[in-house]
Amino acid sequence: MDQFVSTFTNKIDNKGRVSIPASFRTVLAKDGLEGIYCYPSLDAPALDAGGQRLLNKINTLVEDLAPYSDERDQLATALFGTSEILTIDQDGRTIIPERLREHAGITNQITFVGLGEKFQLWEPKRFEAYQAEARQKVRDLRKLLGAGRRDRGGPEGARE
Amino acid sequence: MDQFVSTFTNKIDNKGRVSIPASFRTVLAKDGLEGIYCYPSLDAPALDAGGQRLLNKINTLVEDLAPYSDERDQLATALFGTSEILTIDQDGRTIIPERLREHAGITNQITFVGLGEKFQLWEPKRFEAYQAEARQKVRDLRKLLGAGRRDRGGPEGARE
DNA sequence: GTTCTTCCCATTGACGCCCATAAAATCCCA
DNA sequence: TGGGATTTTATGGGCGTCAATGGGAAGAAC
Repeated sequence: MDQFVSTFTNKIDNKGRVSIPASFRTVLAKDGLEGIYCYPSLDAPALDAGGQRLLNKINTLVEDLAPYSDERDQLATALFGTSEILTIDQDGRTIIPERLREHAGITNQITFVGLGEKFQLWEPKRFEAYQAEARQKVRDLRKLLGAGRRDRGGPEGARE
Repeated sequence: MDQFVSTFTNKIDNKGRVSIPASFRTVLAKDGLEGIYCYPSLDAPALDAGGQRLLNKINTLVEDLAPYSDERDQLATALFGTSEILTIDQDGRTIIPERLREHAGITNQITFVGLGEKFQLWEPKRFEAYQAEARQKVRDLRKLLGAGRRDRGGPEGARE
């Protein structure tokens, strides 16, 4: 598997360490980055994280904008300026810097959420609320997509 | 055969393991995913499950949205965040995590329902009720459409 | 010296791997 | 075609390995 899937909630110990879920570590290892690329999510009180592939995508995104444009500088600042490369120790744990923890309101537990090509880090309670909201949105979305095609019998990608 | 067909009810043993029906395993094996992609059904107290083909559909759905938009993150959260890649042991059994069992109200038995390209996991009693209801709906529908079309055969498969 | 970080070890519980058994399906052969 | 033999399936249990977590020791920074 080369995608981040599922959610895990792990503890932060009194040294500030937290275990990266084993399956996420596997994906990261294949990805070829010695660590975790991590920055505050733009639209949510959470952290976005991933490996080399995510880093490349961000690069592409920035490079596609006109050089020396305000947009480009702003995007680069927003993404790279706030990013960290988190190291993973030999037991599969990492330490989240205070600045990042603060953005996500993380204190002593972290929920790791797989989003396919990347994953997010959430304060567990906040994530619960966000997930309920997200599920509702997908339900609504599916109704729009699915209206009038139910008779096909084929569940269109989305869930039944 | 490359489709999930028929229904089976198997026991969950005291280690939490349940046998995947052999015919489903065959389909999954051909599909090329080392495990079962599984998530809570959006509209039913059940679990949706499938292999690589199902996973690809979900991927396509997410990738069609603009990168780094909050819509995309929300969709990915609802889809990947609630999913699990269930491993299949060498005896053809798997373990359903508590979070998924809870959504479907599953305790010690599981009904596997083939839906063609995917299948569902139900608590047996709930499935029975759901199936009866679905049949009734089909009967009503047939009346509206006009008698004499029995050839369609009853969609026993529980598609919504 | 103290503080902070990095590395290493211990514990516990969960999970994967192996084997055993019994029931069911399938095959085979007279 | 019928009935026994073989293979597949479903299920139960033992055991070793790995993941998550806590704590300590060695080393670097202040």
